[in-house]
Amino acid sequence: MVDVNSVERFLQNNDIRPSAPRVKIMEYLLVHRNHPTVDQIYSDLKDELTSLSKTTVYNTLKLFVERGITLLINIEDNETRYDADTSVHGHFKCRSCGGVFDLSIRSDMFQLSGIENFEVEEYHLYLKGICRVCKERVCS
Amino acid sequence: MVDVNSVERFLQNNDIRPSAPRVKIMEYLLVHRNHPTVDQIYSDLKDELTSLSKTTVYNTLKLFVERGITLLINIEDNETRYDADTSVHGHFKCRSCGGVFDLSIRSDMFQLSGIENFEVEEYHLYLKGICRVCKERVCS
DNA sequence: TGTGTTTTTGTAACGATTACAAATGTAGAG
DNA sequence: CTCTACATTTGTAATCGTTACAAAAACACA
Repeated sequence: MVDVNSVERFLQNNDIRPSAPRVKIMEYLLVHRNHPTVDQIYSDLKDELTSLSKTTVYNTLKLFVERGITLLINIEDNETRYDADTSVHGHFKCRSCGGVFDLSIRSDMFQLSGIENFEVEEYHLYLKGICRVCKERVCS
Repeated sequence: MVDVNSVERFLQNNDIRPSAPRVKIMEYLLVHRNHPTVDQIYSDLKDELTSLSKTTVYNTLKLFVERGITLLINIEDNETRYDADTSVHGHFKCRSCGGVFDLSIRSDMFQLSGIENFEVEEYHLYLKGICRVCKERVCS
């Protein structure tokens, strides 16, 4: 995992010029591990970066995804989320509180029958349901 | 799996009145196992059902998904696909030919650590890459 | 300081999906 | 058979997330 204090170097190592928006957006992803949407990132950063445009947030995240330093999470069809943790892991979304949580994945998870016919480049595991906190709140 | 010849009964068993559009759309899903999009379904059915509206295709598929007789596949963020096979299985999308293929899933696949904190209602496994056919075409 | 390139910005366009209300179709009572 | 209430379908307009585009700003480097 990347250290929040060395974001500039991290971006440079991935051939990305560390401009202010890029550094701030990557810092935001590293600090906020709740898989934010473009709107959340934009809303939270626009006070600090007063001239920030939402287009810049889109452009920057697209760049991060292309460079492989950010994951694009498509667990819900009407909202795209982003994750600076690029290790292979799954996600669970609670339909009650809307939260998205990480799931660790077994190393043998993707040894599926028939998989030899496909050269896999991306893995996405999305589960949906109700988290324990919401479940207990409803049933009490 | 549902028999194509008993679609009317199948819909009735799921409290869905078997109108012409509904029967035709379900038949389409049962015959075309390539995980079609709304546009594909609409284009292919509009000659047979001359008055068909794209809104009806959206409405009908939404109804099927709500009733649990059709799966919604969100493997690509800009296209929603549908699948009449509601058994738990995964999908692979080839970024070269665009095809979406079924993957069988091991029964122990979702015994993930930490899963006891979540009551799972939906499973989605999406893999992306290049299929063997496209791979060999490119490298020859 | 000047110049060419990269990045950012704001507006307009786009496309998939949904909202809505009118039109049509259907089932059951009388 | 006809009437009536309800369900379904339809077409248009609206919505919303995202992208295209060109101008403005920032930057690197001679």
